[in-house]
Amino acid sequence: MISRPYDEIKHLLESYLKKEFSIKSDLIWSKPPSAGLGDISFPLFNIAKELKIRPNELGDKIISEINFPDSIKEVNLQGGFLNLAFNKSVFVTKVLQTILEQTKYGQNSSMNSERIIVEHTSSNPTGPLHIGNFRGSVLGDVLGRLFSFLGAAVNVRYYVNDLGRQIAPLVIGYFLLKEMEFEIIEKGDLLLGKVYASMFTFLEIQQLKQKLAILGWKSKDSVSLYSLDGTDLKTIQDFLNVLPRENKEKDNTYQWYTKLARVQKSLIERIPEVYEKLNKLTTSRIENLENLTNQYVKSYQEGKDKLIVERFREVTKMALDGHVETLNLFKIYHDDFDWESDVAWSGEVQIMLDELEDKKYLRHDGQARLLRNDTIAEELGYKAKYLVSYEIPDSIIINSEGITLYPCRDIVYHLHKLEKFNASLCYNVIAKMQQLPQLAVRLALYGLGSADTADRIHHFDYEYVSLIGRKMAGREFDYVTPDELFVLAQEEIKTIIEERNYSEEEQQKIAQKIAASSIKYHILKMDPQKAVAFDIKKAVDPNENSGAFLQYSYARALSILSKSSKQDIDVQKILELSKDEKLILEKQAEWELVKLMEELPSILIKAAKSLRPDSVANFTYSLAAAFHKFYDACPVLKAENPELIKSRILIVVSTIKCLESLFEVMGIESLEKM
RNA sequence: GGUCCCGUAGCUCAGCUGGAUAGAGCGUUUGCCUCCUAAGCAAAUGGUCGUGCGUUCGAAUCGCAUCGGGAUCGCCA
Repeated sequence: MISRPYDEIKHLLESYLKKEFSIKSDLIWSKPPSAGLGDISFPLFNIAKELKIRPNELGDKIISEINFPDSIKEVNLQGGFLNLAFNKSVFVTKVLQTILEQTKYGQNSSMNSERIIVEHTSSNPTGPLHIGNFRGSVLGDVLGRLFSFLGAAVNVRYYVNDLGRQIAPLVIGYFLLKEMEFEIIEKGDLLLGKVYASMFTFLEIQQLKQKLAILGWKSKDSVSLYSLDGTDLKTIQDFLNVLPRENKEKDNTYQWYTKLARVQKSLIERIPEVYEKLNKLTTSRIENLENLTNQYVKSYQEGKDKLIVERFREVTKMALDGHVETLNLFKIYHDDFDWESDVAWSGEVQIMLDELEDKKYLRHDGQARLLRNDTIAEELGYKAKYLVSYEIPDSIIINSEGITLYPCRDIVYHLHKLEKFNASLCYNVIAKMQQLPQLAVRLALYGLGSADTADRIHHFDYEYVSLIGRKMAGREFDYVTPDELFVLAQEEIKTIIEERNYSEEEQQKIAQKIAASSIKYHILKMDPQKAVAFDIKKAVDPNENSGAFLQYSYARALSILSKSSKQDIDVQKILELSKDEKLILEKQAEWELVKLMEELPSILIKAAKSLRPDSVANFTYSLAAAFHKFYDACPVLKAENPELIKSRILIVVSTIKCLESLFEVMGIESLEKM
């Protein structure tokens, strides 16, 4: 439990009011709008109302009857607000001593009893991470770091989605290239992204052509099944144009066709080497990509064909390695990786389905099976517990061909997820899009008699990220990756460092650390609930972006200390004597900075409680800004007198400690100079 | 149509378990390096907090309605 000057004064007033009037209303405190009104303020309206007296009357009574401690310098009453001004010297001395005596300021044990799993990223292994899923990585990382800083045992997991249908064409395509000894000159996951976009397009073109054939379109034998060549484009267009208007298929098919034509064109332009090579290989070597895809999926789901298993694992591992490499650039780490295929091969999916079936929680539609979400929620008290008053739609979990869909594995996975870490809580950091499937998983657990487990699993959702003016599309190889942002940011930063006198090596190191923090901060600072239109230029611009601003405040603070010895100022000695020292303050900038530092522990606790990792970033910004103002307004080493030098040195050291704690929580690296 | 999320300055966003005069950055305009790193600081500019009604002594914050944007709603994940 942290005791704050604000709380102490509140307790004082509260106990007086309880003793004297036995009030029931809560005493609330707030900060006055301007510094002239004091530092802490108590609106007396609700209590005055309870006591049926005027607020100012109550205020007068409080002022005349309470003996305020020496931490309070001034008390006044204004328009129903009781305003108190702290004795700055007492306040500052206490705050700085608290900061200095702790190893890590703000660290505490408020979450000591929790064991928490944070699952994040869990991106499809069909290409590199893009800024959309990377947003989840950043949020998950900081959430985990925050819990951990507050004493929780944290376990960060990555769920590897290696079983989806979408992987099969990728595996097929990758091995076509591999057999041709295609030279890989880029990061593995990036190449896979290209292969995936290409193969998926081929597959879709094949499906489109089959659909058109059913409608009556006649293709030429000579052309590839997997591409739309000039003749195709013409005959398909003509064909669709003469289809009767009322034919409802026409619209959809036409849209599909134009989309594929556009995607094909764009891929030929942007990734010609991979696209054309694969097109040739696929055309010549694969008779029916769709059939082969289905075979691959089925075979891998069964897990018995050794060659297929090896191939899927190799490709998935390659993508995963790329993801890990990207995450490591930003100091984001996972403790464990859970493979969807392992869940599938455990045999538990069938057991789970049988149980749901027995309990009549599955709805049949042909071979397809749907989870009766609403029925479960109604019967097992979920709706009552979480105050759900609307009808929850059913979720399809087995398709009409009898193939189990991803939610099946997810249900089994979550059935045992907590056990993996003996966890008391689990946060799945997953895009908001998934909120229905995530709800379905929890409802399935209710249906399976594991309501207690379900109640401990939370969906930490975040909104998607788009690019300004367009959407990202993995299937079209159209996205922005953290990798490329990292490179762009480094370049921008280097143009600034070049003016300074650093070695090549130092420059590189500095640019990397700033690039990582800038991008991370840029993504972190935004409310997870807000959809983001990502602006590459802003994310990468060191002047616009504040990641550098934060690190700069730290570097400046450190620089003061490193210069102190030249002025015959012994920082170590000042620190040793700080316990008995009464500090003095002169400027508003000092006061604002110390007040912010005082808030740090409660900010962290609030951020964890309200699940707002972004608030840590925004608070750090305020603190850094306050330090920059202090830096400008208050010379430290050249302060007017030794007492002031001492006080300011302690402020600087305290700021450093604050920033170190905050950087640790955000996973941002500090720099001694920049 | 059902459900969820968002709407605050020209732009990007803080502030939301109700508190007094709504804050930053970018942009535009102007100052500050003989002084601890100018990736900084100071100042000016800029807002009927989408709209309406309600609750309240008090609403950007809570409730209802409404408009606008986005996501999602059985066979991809």
